[in-house]
Amino acid sequence: MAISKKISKTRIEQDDIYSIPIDEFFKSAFSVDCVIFGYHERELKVLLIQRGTDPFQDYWALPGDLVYPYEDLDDSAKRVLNDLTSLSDVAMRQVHTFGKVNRHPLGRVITVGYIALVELMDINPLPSKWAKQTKWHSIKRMPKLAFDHKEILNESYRALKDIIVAEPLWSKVLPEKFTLTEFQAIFETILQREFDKGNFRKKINGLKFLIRLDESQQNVRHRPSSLYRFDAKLFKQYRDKGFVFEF
Amino acid sequence: MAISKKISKTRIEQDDIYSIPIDEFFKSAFSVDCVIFGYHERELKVLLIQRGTDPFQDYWALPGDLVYPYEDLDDSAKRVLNDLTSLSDVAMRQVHTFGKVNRHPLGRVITVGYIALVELMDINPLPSKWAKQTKWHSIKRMPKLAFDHKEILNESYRALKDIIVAEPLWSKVLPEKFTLTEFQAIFETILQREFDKGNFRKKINGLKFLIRLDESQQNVRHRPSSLYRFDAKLFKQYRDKGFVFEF
DNA sequence: AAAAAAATTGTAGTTTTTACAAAAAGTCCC
DNA sequence: GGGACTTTTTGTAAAAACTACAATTTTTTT
Repeated sequence: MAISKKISKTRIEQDDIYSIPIDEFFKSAFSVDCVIFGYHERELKVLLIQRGTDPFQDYWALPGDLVYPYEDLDDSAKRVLNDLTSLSDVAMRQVHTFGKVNRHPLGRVITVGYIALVELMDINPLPSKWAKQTKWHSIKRMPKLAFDHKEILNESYRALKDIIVAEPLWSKVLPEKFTLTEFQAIFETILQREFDKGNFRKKINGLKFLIRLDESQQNVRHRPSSLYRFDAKLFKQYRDKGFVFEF
Repeated sequence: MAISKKISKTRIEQDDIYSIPIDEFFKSAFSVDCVIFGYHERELKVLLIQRGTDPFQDYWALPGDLVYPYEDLDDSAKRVLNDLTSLSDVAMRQVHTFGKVNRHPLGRVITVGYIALVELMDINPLPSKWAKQTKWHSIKRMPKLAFDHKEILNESYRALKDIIVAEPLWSKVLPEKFTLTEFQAIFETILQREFDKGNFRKKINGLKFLIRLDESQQNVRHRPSSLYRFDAKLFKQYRDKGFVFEF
């Protein structure tokens, strides 16, 4: 389905908006695209699917699809992700909308990008609907992607770096009980910079929502680390007071 | 034009996406809504129009309209703003997309919000196309707005506070040559908090892209202030090095 | 010439950041 | 059982940044 030829530029440039029947506007679609960042042991990956349908059949792509007419945007992101990868319970947030005219070969489609961060090993994506395969691709070497997904990915990664600190996205990546070294590694991997151990730890000590437990690591060939847990309620209290956690 | 009844929930919940003809998806529209913040002498306002067309005829609303099928999203924001308020050369940036199912009475329309910050006195909005009036409304007491524009406005103001510091939006509000007191007032107004004069000034002195000129204020009934100018190139250099300016 | 207003500079105390060093607590291996 | 080893954890001293004021300067107004 190509963009209706009835709407010619010339006609619109006559500067008479009322000459365009309203129906002509209701010939577009929108989609959502999900950028699921997967973290595991100092590696950051992105979940891609291999498309089993046109356009861009067989290309690697972000899990994304058209939004149903009766569907809220945020709900749609969840549904689409589930349709294509069988994943549920992944908290995503909207980051940016991409609206170049020719970004979709079938017609006018703008797409809304959503991101999430998860622990790779916690979830088990399975291709479904028209997804042939799902695969975690390292953020460093990406295959050629369908549509403008490369641009969406780049923008999303930039957004992830901004958001990771203020929003507890990292809480999805950590196990129930974690060490500060693990915690630090997440930031180092995503922000692509290193922190001094001692100083990082001092900063953490000021954050009351990271609670030190009376337990320590087992089965390590070195001094075991204390375990910590994240208290979401306390974090929320902090945030409601206008507090913003940052590096 | 209501949402096509042919697409029933039941049908989709049969879980067979292929049973929905693709044409059914291409019955939506999208719009842009512009949140133009106007600053002048410690007052922050928002540019509203009075709608001269249905739906929401005569309501106050953000300048916004449907995007043409051949039109880039970012271009559309500019065009729509110009159509309704005669303004051009207003640099806007996208902030969020609103996609509740029933947010528009004529059908499925999602809208992309754009914001800008300008000096009130620098521009002269004039109602055109279907805009009956344009008016600057104080951010503090807003009239009832059309659609979900109240929500869009709230989200946009939150975004403005975040962005004002990192992006030189404020450069649009300042005259060519300005005093540090004027500069400080912008932040105090938008962020709704006050800063110590001396300390604010010290912070500024560290910013090489704010250049002190060999001129001072004229015609003031007190000690005249030195004038400064903003150097966009230097600012860009700063930013490219990863520097982020914040309070 | 003094008063008023606001700009500008200074300063001392506090807190935060930074870079680095030292100590501690386990395992491993002989 | 005692170093060697690894990583955690604590400490520390210097530098930088922040904070709350106070004092000084420069101009106009009375």
